[in-house]
Amino acid sequence: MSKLWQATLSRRERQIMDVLYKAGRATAVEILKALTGDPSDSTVRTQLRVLEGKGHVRHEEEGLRYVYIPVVPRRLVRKSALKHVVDTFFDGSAEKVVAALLGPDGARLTDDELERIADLVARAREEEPR
Amino acid sequence: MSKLWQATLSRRERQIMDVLYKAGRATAVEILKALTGDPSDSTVRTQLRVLEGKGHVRHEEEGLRYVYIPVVPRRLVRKSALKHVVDTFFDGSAEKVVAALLGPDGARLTDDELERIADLVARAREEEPR
DNA sequence: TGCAACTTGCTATTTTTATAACAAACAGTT
DNA sequence: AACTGTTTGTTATAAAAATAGCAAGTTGCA
Repeated sequence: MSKLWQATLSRRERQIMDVLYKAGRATAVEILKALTGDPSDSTVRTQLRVLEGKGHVRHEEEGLRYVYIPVVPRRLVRKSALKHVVDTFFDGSAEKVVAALLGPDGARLTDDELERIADLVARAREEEPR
Repeated sequence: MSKLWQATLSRRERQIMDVLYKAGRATAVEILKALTGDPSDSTVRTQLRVLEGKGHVRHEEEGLRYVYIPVVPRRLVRKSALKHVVDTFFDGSAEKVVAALLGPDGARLTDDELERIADLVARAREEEPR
């Protein structure tokens, strides 16, 4: 059930889940604002109830309103989402991904970030013997 | 048209596009085999025609059969796909992505790969002054 | 208290997606 | 030429998704 996450969601459902994973938690109105093609308030709420029925989100009552939260923790989904992109678009190569991140169209990293990344790599190389 | 790529596709359509981007090019039968829940031959061909109508794929006649090819080149889609994952699950941080790639559940990189990645980072740090 | 603003719950409808049956065309083979 | 296997094209239908109208509940305030 957990591994098929991405493949089982419809267009809008995935949009909503993306908003939730990006924000961590959000109310119906917040989600509505984040969605494209501004669907009606009612529409979004219906979808949220559907997602809840499917077990993808849950809600907590916060004061008067509901706050929606993904059921599967971000750190778990994150891994498979990254793997999927790496496999589909980067031939499964971590190296190519790093190249894309650092490359000409990359995220324009700061010196600090680059240094920390260099550290990560250095540490990985030391830990190699296993 | 190009930036909304991901958001406009339905479940199956995205599955098919993923297969195509992974393989580069594929026939209807090859795509069929790669899909889950083995839909009928006819179903897949219909979807391919729909995708073609929407401008997402085109086909070339190769001998007797059609070979389907994504219209938007992989290298373009790749970038936005990676960015989307980085933004949604890694707070937009390249550093966190690298950590995930190298980390405990990472891709189990070889020494060679790690070395090349280290080189990439080193080169990025040199080029920094801009 | 009664009104306005905001929320959730229910229900119906339209639109899109997914599916596959069937026909037609073509090449290779016997 | 007739048969077989493989392909594409057409069309219909079933299932799922997307949308929103409206009722009902709650809070705060005039």
